[in-house]
Amino acid sequence: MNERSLIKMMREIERLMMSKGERTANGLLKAARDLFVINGYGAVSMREIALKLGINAGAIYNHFPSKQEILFRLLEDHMLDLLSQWKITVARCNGDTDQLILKKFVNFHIAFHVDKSKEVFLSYMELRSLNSKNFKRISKLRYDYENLLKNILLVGRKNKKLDFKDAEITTKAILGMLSSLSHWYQSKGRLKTDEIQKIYWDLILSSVQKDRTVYV
Amino acid sequence: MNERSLIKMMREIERLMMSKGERTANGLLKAARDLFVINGYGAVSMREIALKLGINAGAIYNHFPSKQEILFRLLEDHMLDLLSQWKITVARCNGDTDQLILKKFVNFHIAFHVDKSKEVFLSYMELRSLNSKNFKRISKLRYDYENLLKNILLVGRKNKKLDFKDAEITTKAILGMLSSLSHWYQSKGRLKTDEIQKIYWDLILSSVQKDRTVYV
Amino acid sequence: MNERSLIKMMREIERLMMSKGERTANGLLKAARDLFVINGYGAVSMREIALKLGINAGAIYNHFPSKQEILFRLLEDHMLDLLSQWKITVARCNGDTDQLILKKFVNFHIAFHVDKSKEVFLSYMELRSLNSKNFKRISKLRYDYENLLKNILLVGRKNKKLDFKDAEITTKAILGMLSSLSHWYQSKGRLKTDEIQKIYWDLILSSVQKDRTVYV
Amino acid sequence: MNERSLIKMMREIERLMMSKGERTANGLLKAARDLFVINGYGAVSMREIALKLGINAGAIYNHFPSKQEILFRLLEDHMLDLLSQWKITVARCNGDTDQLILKKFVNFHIAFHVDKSKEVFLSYMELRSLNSKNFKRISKLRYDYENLLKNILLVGRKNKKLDFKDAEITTKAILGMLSSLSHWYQSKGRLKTDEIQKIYWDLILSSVQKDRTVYV
DNA sequence: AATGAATGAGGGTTCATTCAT
DNA sequence: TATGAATGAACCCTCATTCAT
Repeated sequence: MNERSLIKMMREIERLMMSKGERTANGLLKAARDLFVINGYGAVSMREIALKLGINAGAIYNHFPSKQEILFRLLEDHMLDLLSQWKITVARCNGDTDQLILKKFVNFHIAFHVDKSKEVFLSYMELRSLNSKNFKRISKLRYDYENLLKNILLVGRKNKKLDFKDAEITTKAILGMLSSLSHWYQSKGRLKTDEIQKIYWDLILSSVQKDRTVYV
Repeated sequence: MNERSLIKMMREIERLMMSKGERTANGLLKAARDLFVINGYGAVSMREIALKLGINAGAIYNHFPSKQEILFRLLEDHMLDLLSQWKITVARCNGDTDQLILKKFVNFHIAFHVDKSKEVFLSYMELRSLNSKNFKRISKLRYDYENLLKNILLVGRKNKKLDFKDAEITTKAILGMLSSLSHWYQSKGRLKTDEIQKIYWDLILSSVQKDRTVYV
Repeated sequence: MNERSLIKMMREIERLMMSKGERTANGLLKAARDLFVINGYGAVSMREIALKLGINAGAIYNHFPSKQEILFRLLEDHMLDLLSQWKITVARCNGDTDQLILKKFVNFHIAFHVDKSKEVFLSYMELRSLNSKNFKRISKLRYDYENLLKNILLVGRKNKKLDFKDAEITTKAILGMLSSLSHWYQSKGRLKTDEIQKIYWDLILSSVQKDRTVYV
Repeated sequence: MNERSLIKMMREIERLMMSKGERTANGLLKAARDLFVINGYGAVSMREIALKLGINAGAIYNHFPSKQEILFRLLEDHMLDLLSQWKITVARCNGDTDQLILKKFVNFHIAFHVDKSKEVFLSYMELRSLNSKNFKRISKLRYDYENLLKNILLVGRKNKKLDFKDAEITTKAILGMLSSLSHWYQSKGRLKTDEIQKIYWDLILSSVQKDRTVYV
């Protein structure tokens, strides 16, 4: 039995261990996520979300206090997941070179974006739909994540392993490049995750490698 | 008198020569654009758009048949503008090297995205809000634009001036990187357009230059 | 040259003698009549009426003070026409028997309803759309017309030429029967006017003839 | 206790046995019917209908998907009621003479029109307000009803009990005469139902009786 | 935990009418 | 006399949310 099917089985076990209420709440989050991705937060009604679970719109309010809260939960869960997964990954990087850490970040980011492409897409598209309090909380998490990459770049430059002009913009450029994945990635597409990872890694390392020719 | 203020003055003259109706229609497009950028198409009401011009919501329908049409006009005008401006730019590239053409494309793209950052942002965020017929029409134009870059890359590789693994993904990666600009660019920001252009050009050329070290 | 084409020519001459304004007003009445018949007063907009003449909705107000007034004019013109035409017809009835006068009324009514089926239809369907003042004025005219038939019946009964139970209801029944014509009559239909007249006359006289068998 | 008050009581019991939703839906149909009769479908707003029940306009949509559907339901219910009631009546006509069947039809029609004068009125006036699909469905039912009378007449003529010139027009004439009732009938009026029935029966039989004098 | 009915606000859109040109 | 733009009210309908059951 491979790792993937092991994960699937564990998820199924988790699901079965949930109470009915938890199962509904979970189903609602997934239904909302899928509908928000397709039609956008504003264009999805509570009725539609409820319909996907075969329940009444009013019943949603037994699980979530508002539509806004559903969106917030989706985005927050996603960001917390992203950050904690990276934390686990980076914990195994002891002794790695700066370049290797960057490579691991790129691979991690791509793998995560491929796996959670819906959540990532939502994270980009529906920030605007958050009310200002929720917007700030999510923005903080996104900022934290952006800083992870920026620090990797800065440390690499300090150690003379990487080279680039502007940390701020380079960070944003790399993240922009990586994240655009979620706009076109389809699981049935031409390329497998590891192929995509190789292509991106080549592009990225080439552009921030120490001792590369610098162009003006 | 410099070029910039000349352009401004010409625009003002154009505006004054417009009929009342044209002025209103133009103002509505701008008001809608600004509101759509801030709150999203779905969250903006015709009443709000009208209010910005100090007119009644019903009066909008003297100029546009529907809200959807306003969005479509904004996106179509933008894409047509983008494509025709590049056509003008490329017409002056006779005899340029492949590398120089790529550089000009990067600079053009950035300059345009900086100048029209609102329209660009809309183009990314509100594609989903188009009905299917309009979606297809805009998608076609976006595809045309994407192909411009892909062809530059392909020609460069054929002439052994550029090198990269996958034309499709490299195109998307570069456009993703460049276009993420519209998510954070602010005209009052730290960096001027030409500085941004230099940073991006360095990153991009490094990553597709012939004879660079290729990383695995 | 027959009578029909003579009438047509006279109408054309009248039309040509009208001023531009009169011609527009006339065209508006006809356009409104046709649209009201098809879609109903409430479902027809001033824009649609204007469009039929190729003019702007606002221009209608140079000719009529309101949409309501257009409807009123249509109904009033029709009723006045109906009453005055009957006056002309009856003037030629000097010395006719009671039965012959009734026959002439039936024939007149059918001929008129066939000729002006649109106006008749409007008269039935759009009474409700009149405001109360106009409603009263038209109702008065309709009442006058109804009384014409009632008096014919009453005189016929008094002279022992006709027989029926209840003048009120018989009048309404005969008019109801005759007027239902406007719901199904089509000028291209199976039967010519004189055939329809014969059928109705047979039905009607049979039902009010003196010395017929009376049924219980 | 007479039959009438027994029927009333049964209706009240039925009403009380309905769920809240059924009661509201029923009330809405009645409110809509009354308002449509007075002001016409186009001139009645959902708010007005809701107001009659003391509920909010939006709540109507818990019971009917659209205003059009309310109208359709009213007209369809009426026609189905009419047809099924006649089916019940005709089932008891075994062995009746052709003349008696005609008489029963006339009496049935009048009784029904007197009892359901509002629905009948709507049926005449608001056919136009149906969309084309619904129009066709109701027209079919009206056609079926018209054919009931036509067949009675045709059978009567074949059996040499009745005589008339044209089945089509005679049918329409009789129905037109009978149905015009709904335009003037008021339950508080001068005449009782059975008196009206007698008057009409006399008129109608006189006009289609075999061996009557036929007039030209 | 879920239903069905209701609320109240707001949505896009239409329309009769007005008025400056 | 006609236009084009604007008004203000209303319309049908949808929606997030509430609440009795």
